[in-house]
Amino acid sequence: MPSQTFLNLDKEKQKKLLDIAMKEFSKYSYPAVSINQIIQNAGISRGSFYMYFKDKDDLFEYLVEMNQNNLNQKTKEIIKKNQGDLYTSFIELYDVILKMIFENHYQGILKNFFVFFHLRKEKMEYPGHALYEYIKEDINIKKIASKDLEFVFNMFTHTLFLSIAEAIKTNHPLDVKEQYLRKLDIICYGIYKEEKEC
Amino acid sequence: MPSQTFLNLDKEKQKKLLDIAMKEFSKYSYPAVSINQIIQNAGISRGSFYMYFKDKDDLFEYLVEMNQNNLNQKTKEIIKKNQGDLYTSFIELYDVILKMIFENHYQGILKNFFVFFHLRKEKMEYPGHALYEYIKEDINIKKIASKDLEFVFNMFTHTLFLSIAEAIKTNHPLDVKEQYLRKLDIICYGIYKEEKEC
DNA sequence: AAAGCATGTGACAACATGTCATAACATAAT
DNA sequence: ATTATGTTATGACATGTTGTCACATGCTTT
Repeated sequence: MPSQTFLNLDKEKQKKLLDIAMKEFSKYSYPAVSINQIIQNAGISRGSFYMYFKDKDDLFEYLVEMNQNNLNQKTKEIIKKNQGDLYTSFIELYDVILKMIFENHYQGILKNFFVFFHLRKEKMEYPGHALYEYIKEDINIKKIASKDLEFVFNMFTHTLFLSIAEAIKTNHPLDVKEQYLRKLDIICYGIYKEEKEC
Repeated sequence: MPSQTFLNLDKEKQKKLLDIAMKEFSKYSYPAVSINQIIQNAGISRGSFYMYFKDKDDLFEYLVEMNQNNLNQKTKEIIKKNQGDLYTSFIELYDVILKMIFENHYQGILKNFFVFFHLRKEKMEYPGHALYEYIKEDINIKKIASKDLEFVFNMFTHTLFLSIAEAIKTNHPLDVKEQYLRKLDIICYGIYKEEKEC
C-alpha cells in the first residue's frame, strides 16, 4: 500500500507515476524493472519514491490491486448481462480482456502478475477469491452443485488466464482461442448433470 | 547449458555446486538467489562460476533440465504400471512427487520453476510437451479422441502441478488432495464418452 | 515573522553482477 | 629438465542496483 503522502498528491502526479510504472512492468520482467528507471522517467527523486512506496513489491502490489478492481467490476457486468451463465460469460471475458490488454499495450504485464504472485514473500491471497466473493450472487446456480461453486469458478478463471497468457505469447491466437473454448467445454460437460448447453 | 569446462570437472565437484545451488533456489525466491552466496558456499571463485555458467538463468535452466529428466522417467514408469490409464496414474503421481519434494526439502523450488518459466527471456518450450512426447506411446487411448490427447494430457499436468504448489503452501494438504481428485474427476467426465470410471 | 509539519532531495553505504588481466596448473614436446 | 601450449582458477574492478538519512524546501498556522 502506498503511503498517505502518495495519496495526498495531485491525482495527475499520482497517475503519471503509476502510468510510467505500468509501462516499465509491461516492458521488462519483474526483477529487471529498475526503480532508478521509473524515478528518472517520472522526474522524481529517489527519496520521494521511497516516501511513497516501501519498495518495488509495494508499488507493484498497488498496480495489481487497481487493475484487479477494474477487472472485477467488468466481470460482474458481463456475468449479469449473461444472466449468470458462467460458460457464455467466460467466452466473452476472453475477448474483452485481450482487447483491454492490446489497447493499452500491456502485453508484457500479465506474466509479471504471475511472477509476482509466486514471488510475494508474505502469503498473498489468491486474487480469484475476492473476485468470487464479489460476483457470486450473480451466478446462475441452477446447474451447479453449490459445494462445487467456488471450485468450478476457479477452474474457469485459471483456464481463462492461462489461455490469455498463451494468446499473448503465441503467434497463433486463433488456435489458442479454439483450445480455450474446448477447455471450457470439457469443464462444463463434467460439471453439469444434464447434457448439452452449459 | 553449462560449459564444457564444467562438464570436465570431477563429478563430485559438479554435484557439490549443483546441490548447493538447489538449496539456494529452494530457500530464496529466484531474484533473491545470490550468485555470491552460491560461490561462497561452494568455495569457488567468482571467475570460476562464470567459466561454468553464463549467468543465473543458465544455472537454473540446467537444474530444471536435470530434475525434469528425472521426473519424466518416473512418470513413464507409473503410466506403464497403470496400463496407460491417465486418471489412476495422475492420482499416484501426486503422492510420488510430493514425497520426493519433502524428502529432499525442496518445498521452495517449485515456485521458482514457475517464476523461471515466466521470466525466461528466450521463448522456452512448455516443459509438458517433452514429457508428452516421451510418454505418449504408453497412454491407453481407448477412451480419448486422438485429437484431444496432448490437450487432455496438458490439462492433467497443469492440474497436478498447481495442486502440488498449493499443497506445499497450504496448511490443509488433505483438502488440497481432495480438490485435486475432484478436478481430475471433472476433467474425466467431460472427456470420456461413456460414464463411470475414466 | 516565526514555528511547526509535511514533502523533496541526492549523496552514500552496502551489495550484486559480469569481465578481464593475470596466475596457476596441467600435459606434451624438445 | 626445460620449454611450450592449452586449460582452469582467481579476485580486483567497473558498473549498476537498492534503501537510508541528514538536510533543504515549501506550506500552514499561529
